[in-house]
Amino acid sequence: MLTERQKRILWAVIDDYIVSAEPVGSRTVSKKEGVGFSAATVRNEMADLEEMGYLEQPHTSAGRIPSQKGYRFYVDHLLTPQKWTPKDIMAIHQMFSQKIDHVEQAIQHTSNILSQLTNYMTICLGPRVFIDKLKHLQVVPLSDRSAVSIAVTDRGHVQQQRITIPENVSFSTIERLVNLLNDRLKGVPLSKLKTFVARELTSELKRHIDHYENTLELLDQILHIQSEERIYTSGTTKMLEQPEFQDVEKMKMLLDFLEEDDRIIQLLEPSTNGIQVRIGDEIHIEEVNHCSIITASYMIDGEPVGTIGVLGPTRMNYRKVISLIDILSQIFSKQLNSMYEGK
Amino acid sequence: MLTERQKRILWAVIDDYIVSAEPVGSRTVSKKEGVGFSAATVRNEMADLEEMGYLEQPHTSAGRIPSQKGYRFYVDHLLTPQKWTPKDIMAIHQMFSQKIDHVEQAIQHTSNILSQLTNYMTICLGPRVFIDKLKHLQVVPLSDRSAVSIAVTDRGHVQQQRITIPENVSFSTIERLVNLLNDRLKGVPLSKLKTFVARELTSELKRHIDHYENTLELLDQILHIQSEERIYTSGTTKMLEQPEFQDVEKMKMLLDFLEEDDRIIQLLEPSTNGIQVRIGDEIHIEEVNHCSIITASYMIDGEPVGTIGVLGPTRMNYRKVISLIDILSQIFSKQLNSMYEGK
DNA sequence: GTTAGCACTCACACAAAACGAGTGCTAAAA
DNA sequence: TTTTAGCACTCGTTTTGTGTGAGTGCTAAC
Repeated sequence: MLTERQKRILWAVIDDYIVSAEPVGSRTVSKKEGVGFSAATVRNEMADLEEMGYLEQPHTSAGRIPSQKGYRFYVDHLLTPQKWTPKDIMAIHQMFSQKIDHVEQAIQHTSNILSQLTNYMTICLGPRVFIDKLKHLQVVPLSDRSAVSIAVTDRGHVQQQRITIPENVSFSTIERLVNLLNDRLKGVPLSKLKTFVARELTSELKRHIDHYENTLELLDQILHIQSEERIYTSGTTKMLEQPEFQDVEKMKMLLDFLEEDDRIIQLLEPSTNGIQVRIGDEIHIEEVNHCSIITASYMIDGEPVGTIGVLGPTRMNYRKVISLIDILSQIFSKQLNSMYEGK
Repeated sequence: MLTERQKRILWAVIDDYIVSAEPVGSRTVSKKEGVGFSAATVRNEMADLEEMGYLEQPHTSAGRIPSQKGYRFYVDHLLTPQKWTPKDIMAIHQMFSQKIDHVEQAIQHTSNILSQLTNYMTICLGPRVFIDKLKHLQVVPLSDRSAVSIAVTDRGHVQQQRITIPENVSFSTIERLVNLLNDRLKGVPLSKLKTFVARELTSELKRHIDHYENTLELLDQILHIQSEERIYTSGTTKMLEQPEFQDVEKMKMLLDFLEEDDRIIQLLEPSTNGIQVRIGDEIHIEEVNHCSIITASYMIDGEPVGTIGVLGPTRMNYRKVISLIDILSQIFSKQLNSMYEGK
């Protein structure tokens, strides 16, 4: 366990390193507010902290920088929540006052604000449509053989796909099929449509639809709804302002990673309820080894449906980002709920 | 006018600089295939070419690099079209064989292929939905006061927006309104919906809809369809591989620019029919002053509806890119048309 | 236990020197 | 008259050497 003095010194090192990005020496620490010991004492303690793995030394004659373990301890035990004045809160709310009539717009806008306020890059995940429930199904024919199938959910999301009509299926059959589906599938979550039909509706469909076997392929197409979670990013270039990304190689790695949508989803998905802080290795993705990511879920009807996250160097301003992401995710949730107003 | 020898030397300089990115000296040129003159002769000619503005010299004791004027002359007069073997063509077609059932997917896929083959960044503009004609209109109520309005076009694009229902408008009125609109607006281009209604339908609507004035706001919302041209990019990191973007400042500028969607649209929009090559300043956008962009339109029913483009340093391989973008835009157009098969 | 003092380490900044690719000019060769 | 070989010169780049200073660990005194 760390002594009170060690904690204070660790705190001082991190607090300084976060803004300077330079190894912190004993003299600097000793002069810091809240540290009343001489440089020599600090040196001794820092040597101990290094031995315990909380600090690192780039080379013998340099100051110390926090290790990943150091950051973790800092976040878990040394962080005091950021205090906001009512004026700050007002200012933030002000930024959300813009009129918005698209959910997509709202997410992008929130992402922009977050990136602007933190000066780090933000990545957001659009709402999971798959847990929404079916409200309305429609097939619009375009030609003899092609049509568009549209599914509207209870939260107003619209999922569409282009389908081809099997040769021996008539328009009237399609209409009857869609009507039946609309009647029976209302309220079923998109994710369960297929299994629901297979389990509960097969016999009924067989009874009501002529040549049921011919429509099977069509049915499959109609119910084949992709999840398609959209990714929203902001402030990619903020990364380039960080000294740790002056190296072109590192930046390339990061950008390459950011082009792979599925891996970004993987990065943001695991976010449980509340705010999550993952530091360096803890992210388990090599490309962002030297980054930290702070994520929060946003809610609709009290249910987490999407994620907003801030990506920055491990040397990021945890205090500021954590409190900002907390406030913003709440404001955004409220905004969303008012858009969905009682379904 | 340039002599034959000068042309050959200019060609040699550019041809070399395109791969080396280093100033080209007289000795290098003289040893090049197709150039039979001594280094001294080449030196004299290069001095002339510089005076005429086709070449530049970074500093006295360095070789020459092409100027923008030089590139322009190269593209306009010295470029021989790339010859593809049937095998190459086959290989390219092979890349398109993947099954695709979303237009968006198809564009992204084409963009990826283009970026992969050229090793430059690609930017594509999704199809302009605004010229599509209305096929079907639908309003799905979500709650007492909110609904989703959906417009399906003849090419199968689905545009949606969330709308709020004015207090004194009933569901049945909405239904009647939508039915009427569906009946009268079929075949009208999205871009002209509003003016068409204002001009041709006002009196009829007044006649058929009770409390017509109350529905005005609703009508406006239903017909308020955003154009929303989507942008697809690939291989942003290919830029980082170019020596001219090793400078972090330059890369930051470019990335900042790429986050501004409207400016990208402006960058790609003007593409007239056929292939367009814009070099450096000719783009008229400061952030891409040191880049060239090659664009082509893709077609649906013989009508240009979107753009695919390659962005690279001015020192890009024009020959390769021009011919690739030519082939790919054609293949992609065909693929799209088969997806839209006869509407 | 804490602190002042001191010798030692090592990255970094800077200047001087060596290098070399490429030029322009001149004079000889074709 | 045109082309080419030769040569002195230029100037950015690389290499080498040296000084500087921030920071350390250790020791001895407080």
